[in-house]
Amino acid sequence: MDERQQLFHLLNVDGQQLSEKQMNILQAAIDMFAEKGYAATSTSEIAKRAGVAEGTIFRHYKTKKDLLLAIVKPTLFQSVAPFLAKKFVKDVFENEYEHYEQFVRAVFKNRYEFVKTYLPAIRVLWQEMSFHDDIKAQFQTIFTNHVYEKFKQIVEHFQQKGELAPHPPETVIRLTITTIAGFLATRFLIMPDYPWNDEQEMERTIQFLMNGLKA
Amino acid sequence: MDERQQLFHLLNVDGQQLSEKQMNILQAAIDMFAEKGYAATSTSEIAKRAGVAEGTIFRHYKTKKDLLLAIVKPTLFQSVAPFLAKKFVKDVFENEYEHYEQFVRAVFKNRYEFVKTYLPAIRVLWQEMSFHDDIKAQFQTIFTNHVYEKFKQIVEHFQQKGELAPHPPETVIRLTITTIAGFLATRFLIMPDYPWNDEQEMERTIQFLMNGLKA
DNA sequence: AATGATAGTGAGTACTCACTCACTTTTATG
DNA sequence: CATAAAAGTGAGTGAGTACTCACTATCATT
Repeated sequence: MDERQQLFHLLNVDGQQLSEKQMNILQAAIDMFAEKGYAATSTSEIAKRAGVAEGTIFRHYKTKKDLLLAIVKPTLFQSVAPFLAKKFVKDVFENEYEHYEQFVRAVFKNRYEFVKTYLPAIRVLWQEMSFHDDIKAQFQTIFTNHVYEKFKQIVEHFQQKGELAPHPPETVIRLTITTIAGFLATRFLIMPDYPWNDEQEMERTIQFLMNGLKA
Repeated sequence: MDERQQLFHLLNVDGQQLSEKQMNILQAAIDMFAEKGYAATSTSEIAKRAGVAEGTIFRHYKTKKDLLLAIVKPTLFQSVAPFLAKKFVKDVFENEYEHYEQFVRAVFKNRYEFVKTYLPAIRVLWQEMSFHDDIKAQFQTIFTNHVYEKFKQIVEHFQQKGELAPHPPETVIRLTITTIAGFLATRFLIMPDYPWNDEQEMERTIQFLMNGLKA
């Protein structure tokens, strides 16, 4: 699966085929939104970079905002994808992961690959979320209804097994997420040019997290 | 010191007096940049909100970007202010802080108050840093020359005392900063409406951090 | 009261913006 | 091959955009 197909895979949630030019538009829009921001990028620039006429953009997307949402919505869902799987909690309870550490390792590795693969689209999502209340609201909904609910069950499960400190689950969740997200943000957004040894640094991060959370 | 005076204090690094209208302009610009972003905010809107003519803005700031920098630059310096103080490291070495935990507590509390007080300006700094390479470069310079250098000495000091795990100092620094920043970002940017018990949550965060980092 | 400097004004300017529409080209289907 | 639907085009449009400039108001100093 080449890069183009991956992009296709990320954005094409409802299964429709995208034409070559449509993919050019999306690719150009993602790259330019990520670089300069949505508001500072004009539709004429996107058209030029994509090698299409400006009108072609508006044939597929009613407004510029529509184009943004076509990028941001699928990325939003994919960014919490593991937690959207039906059998996700069940896997944990049925000893797919015997310890919280194994669970964290699986999530960490999985999200590392995701960020690495789709960085520009994730940049756009993250940056524009602050400015668009509708996107922010959708994120909040998905998080509380899917991620938080399932994460809480998992944390309580391992707390009952005596693996985790008796903090409120939301605190354990917050510390887990910010530790992982903190690494990914530093690694890919803040200091992408630093000579990282990813495996080593992720290992240290997990040790830190497990030490910090243990009962 | 009322809110207006604090703003003045934050922005007016070089000691010049600002007129009433100048402060209105800065206040309006900070609020609107924080809400809608720099690129999506027009100078005419800022003028309207500040209650001045549009020309007045350009009397004081040559360009719109100049206005942004007048907000962002002082905020950037203030955001790492503790590390800019000359005697900062000396204080640590002369047992002002006997343990790393005391040092972390002091920084944490200090930066918590800073973020709480100047949240809108910090939003602007954080959001626009991604889009403006000059701002990003200035941040990198300050960080590597001042924050990182001093932080490293402090970490090595406490590692020699056997308080901290023998990770590379940059790893300890990263984990410390992302843990603190992770709390502040969650508290003030991502979930500002959640019913936080700040003292308790900061206490848990520090316990987590110290547990995670101890030798 | 007179002077010069600084602060403030708002209509005007050249230009860019998102978006439209009448038209042409490509593609799918019998 | 014929036909219609879908995709693609690019000049055109009106509503802004950042910024200018000739002018007025305010203020400190003599």
